[in-house]
Amino acid sequence: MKCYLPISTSCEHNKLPKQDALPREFYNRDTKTVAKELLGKILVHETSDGISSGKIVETEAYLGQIDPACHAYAGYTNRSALFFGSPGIAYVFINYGIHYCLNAITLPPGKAGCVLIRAIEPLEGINLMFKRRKRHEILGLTNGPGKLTKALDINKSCNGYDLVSSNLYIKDNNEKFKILKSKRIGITKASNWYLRYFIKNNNFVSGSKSINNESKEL
DNA sequence: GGTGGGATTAGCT
DNA sequence: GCTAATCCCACCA
Repeated sequence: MKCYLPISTSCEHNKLPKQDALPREFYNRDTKTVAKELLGKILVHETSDGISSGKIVETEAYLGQIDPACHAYAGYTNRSALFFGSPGIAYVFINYGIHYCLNAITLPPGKAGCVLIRAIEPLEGINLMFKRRKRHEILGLTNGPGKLTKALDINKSCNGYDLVSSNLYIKDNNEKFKILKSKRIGITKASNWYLRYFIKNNNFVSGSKSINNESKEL
């Protein structure tokens, strides 16, 4: 199997698949499809402190080289290298110097795309999350990209992790719900594209005050 | 080799 | 509603 990843993370994806983790084929599809289908799935991080997890309730699609807001827009750079590697890899970047954002790489090697996980609903390890976030209210604990990474202890060292075979993974969860879409949040480029997806009437979606007004049914 | 700014958040007023 | 916190990349010289 050809290895498309940088040396530091190379062949991470050749490990045995994690039990319950969504298969690599799940991510090897159109970015918008993956963004929609990640809703309702369970994001899990197993650390030495214990397991913490949550249901994904909000995502955004970033469409690679055709998307001015995507970090791979300019093509292949050190930063964007992961985008051009295997699907199912975690892309973690630091934002505003303070917050980490977690993305899942989509599309086959050579094609760039990713899905930003913007919010989860806490499930397992809630006390761990309280400790990491230094907060003790479940509402507001994980309803934003920087909040959920802190709650699950996802940081720069997780960049390049394989969501199929590492301790950071996403598993299936059969559940029915309605999906809404809206413009993406907080970006200045291509800000009017409807690439944000979230579960209707879920309390753990971010920015629920003003943004849901502009949302549309799928 | 320097620098402008960003896929955010919490804690103010 | 406003703003500070604070890192690292991409871009320009």
